[in-house]
Amino acid sequence: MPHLPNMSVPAEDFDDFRKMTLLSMEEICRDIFKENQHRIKIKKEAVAVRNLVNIFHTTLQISNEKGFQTMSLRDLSRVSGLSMGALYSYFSSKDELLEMIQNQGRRITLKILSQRIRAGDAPSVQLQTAIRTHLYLTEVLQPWFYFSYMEAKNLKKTHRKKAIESDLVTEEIIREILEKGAEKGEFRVDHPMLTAAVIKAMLQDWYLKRWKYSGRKIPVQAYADFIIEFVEALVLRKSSESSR
Amino acid sequence: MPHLPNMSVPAEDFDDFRKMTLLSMEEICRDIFKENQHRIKIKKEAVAVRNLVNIFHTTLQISNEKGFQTMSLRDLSRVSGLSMGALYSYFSSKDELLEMIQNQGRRITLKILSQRIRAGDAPSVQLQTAIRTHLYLTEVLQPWFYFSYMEAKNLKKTHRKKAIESDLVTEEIIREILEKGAEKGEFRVDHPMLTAAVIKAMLQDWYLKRWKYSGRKIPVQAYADFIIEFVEALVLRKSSESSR
DNA sequence: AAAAATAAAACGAGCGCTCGTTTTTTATTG
DNA sequence: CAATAAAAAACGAGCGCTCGTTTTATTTTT
Repeated sequence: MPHLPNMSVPAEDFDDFRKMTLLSMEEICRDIFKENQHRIKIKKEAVAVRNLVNIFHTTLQISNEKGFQTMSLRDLSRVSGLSMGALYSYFSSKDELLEMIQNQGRRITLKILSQRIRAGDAPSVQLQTAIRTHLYLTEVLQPWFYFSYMEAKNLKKTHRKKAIESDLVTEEIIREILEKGAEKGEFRVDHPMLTAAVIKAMLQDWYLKRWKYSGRKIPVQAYADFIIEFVEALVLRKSSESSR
Repeated sequence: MPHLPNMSVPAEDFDDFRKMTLLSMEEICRDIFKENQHRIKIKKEAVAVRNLVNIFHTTLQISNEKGFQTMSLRDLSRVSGLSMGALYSYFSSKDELLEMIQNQGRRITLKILSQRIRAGDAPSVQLQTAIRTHLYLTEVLQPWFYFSYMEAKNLKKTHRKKAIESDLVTEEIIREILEKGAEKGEFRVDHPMLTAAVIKAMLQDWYLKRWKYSGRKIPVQAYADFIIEFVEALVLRKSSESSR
């Protein structure tokens, strides 16, 4: 059991997040159903949602193990228990399945971050909130985020562009917070863009290397605390503490 | 053009690295040829090396664009200009091609890091060297490192284990440097393992998001300088500079 | 002359996808 | 309420194609 970062943050913070955001596989699939009526041939919402949960859960499971391209629809059929024909009631091609999954995450990330970052807060509070929220979000939806990251290369060009833009949204948010903090004299940030990009990398490592942190028994709160500490060491430096 | 990090480091440092390490596609393929005589049917080294360069270059190019599984051997044949029959003179299965590529990088990383990190140096110098060396190395061999990261899931279980171990080697090296610095009272490191993991994430972002940094015209030296600054802000903190 | 590569064909397995058929669910009727 | 009909959901065999792989006579390169 590694010595954990600063544990003064209440241990229930992540559970609060979970309760407040009410993110579940079912809610996500209900949204997908509503937005994709034109491509899903099933009329009954309850039936559709139930099977979409199954389909996406199974797709993420298999794909995150061996890759979306390596997974065949026969794999998906066998593991999900749905026939080949039934699968095609929910999407009309394997590519479409990919797009449906990739389209999630984007709106969720932006939505949750926007909700939780309050405009009136001090930049230092906003920065902590941004970091913590992103990590908690990716903790709840780890398979989705992992999939989106690893399978982005399978997207057609137009959709790949959207994925890239989405990737940059979080960075933008962080960059803006950093810049505002610098303007107010709270932060020392020489390169907001680069700093935001590197912070993003720290956040992504959590869901990309989930096996590693899980194996080391590091809870998401501890990781969040540590990243905040790391980042604040940089941006809250005093002038005389320049490393060079 | 973004305002760049501390440019007091001589601009030729990366070029020096390049000259000193003599890493080239050709040298790598020569090593591969020598280590794989049993599976490569070509007897003449010059011929074999030339074609291995072609095969690997093409494989990395296509795979890094759309994935190893998505790339077919007919794709590889067409783009490389080698016939299907000729390809099978160099590897006996698509899986073997994968392994040959994945086996690179590991020994190179360990070798170059070991060479460049001198035991007698102060921990702060070692830390800078480790960070800089890793980044320069992945700059020279970006397609290899990117491939290794993204395609690790295609490996069979035994090889995947090796890939994971290899992933942890760099972290180990960094962790040891941090711990030594802490013992000597040079560094303030509460969680060497976690710190090393996050530093690794910063290093990996360079080669995983090459398009982003390239698009922003950030040279590897500038990135290295920035990461060093970021990390030193944490480990070189004074006691009173605790962020909380 | 030996080595390397080509070009073409072929194999068997599996792929994404389609479509006729069957089953289940729901609505209607007596 | 039970029986029937209609709608919805699901099934699964098979299509056309591609895949990784192998083989061989011939050509090209060293």
